Amino acid sequence: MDEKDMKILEILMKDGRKPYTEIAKMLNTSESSVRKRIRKMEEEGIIKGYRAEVEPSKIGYNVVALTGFDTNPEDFLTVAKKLCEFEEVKKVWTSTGDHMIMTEIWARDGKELSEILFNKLGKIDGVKKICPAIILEELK
Amino acid sequence: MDEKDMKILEILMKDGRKPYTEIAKMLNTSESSVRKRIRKMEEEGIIKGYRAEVEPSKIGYNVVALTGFDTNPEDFLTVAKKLCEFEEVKKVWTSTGDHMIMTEIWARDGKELSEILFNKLGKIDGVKKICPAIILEELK
DNA sequence: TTTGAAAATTGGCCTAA
DNA sequence: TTAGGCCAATTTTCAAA
Repeated sequence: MDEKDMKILEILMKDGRKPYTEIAKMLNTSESSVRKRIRKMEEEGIIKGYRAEVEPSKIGYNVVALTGFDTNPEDFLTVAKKLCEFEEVKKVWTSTGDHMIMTEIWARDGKELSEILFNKLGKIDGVKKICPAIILEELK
Repeated sequence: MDEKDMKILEILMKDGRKPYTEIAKMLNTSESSVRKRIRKMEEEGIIKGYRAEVEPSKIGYNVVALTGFDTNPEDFLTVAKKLCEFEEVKKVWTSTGDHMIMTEIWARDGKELSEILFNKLGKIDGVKKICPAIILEELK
């Protein structure tokens, strides 16, 4: 990881499909140099992958909620793992602060979110409290 | 947006660089069909872009915090926009729930996080309270 | 770093529903 | 009108030396 690797990363975080040749031009270096650096960062796990970023509202998911979960301390990890299994749950973090588990959940509307939260996730063994925060706008 | 588009999206959300030819094979269709569908979804804003996903700890960012901000109602949007300007602030959402503004912040260590939160972001006009939750593990 | 072959992307034009 | 098939030119990727 040097200066050049860092610049490559910045470029790829903005545009994960930018061709090696273009990146090489931007950094005044060769395509093969860029490619080998990227390959190495992929192998080392610095680059975990490439993802298309999708606008949920355009595919019918009009409600996205950052949702905290509280559990008994002993159930914490099993709950977190269980949450990962649900397709609607796009992200799961364990964290300090108000809630030990934080998630990002996609739903088609408020009704569906309510069903997901209270009929599905709320019934997971060990869940004590659910704290949803509906995202109004993604500014960055 | 039909069934086929949805499947293409699912593939690209997992691997944003998968070649059209491979996607076509997976869906038993032609490369040109896949390509034209993707182009259309890009133009319509369904696909907002492609990003390399980076492991922050591998490039020296050992502390990532989901951080809520409370403001006066009248300062809320200006604060949110101001937060977007900081390089350390990777994500900014406005939301309901405990905090009107939620962010994801990357720092090299606890000391740096503390500096960012209290010396930089905390001094933005209108910020009343900062609620950081350090991410322990990203499970999904 | 350079080179050349293979693969992927792109654009245009065509047909069919 | 729109989705998809087809072909040809260009660009990108990749693995040698």
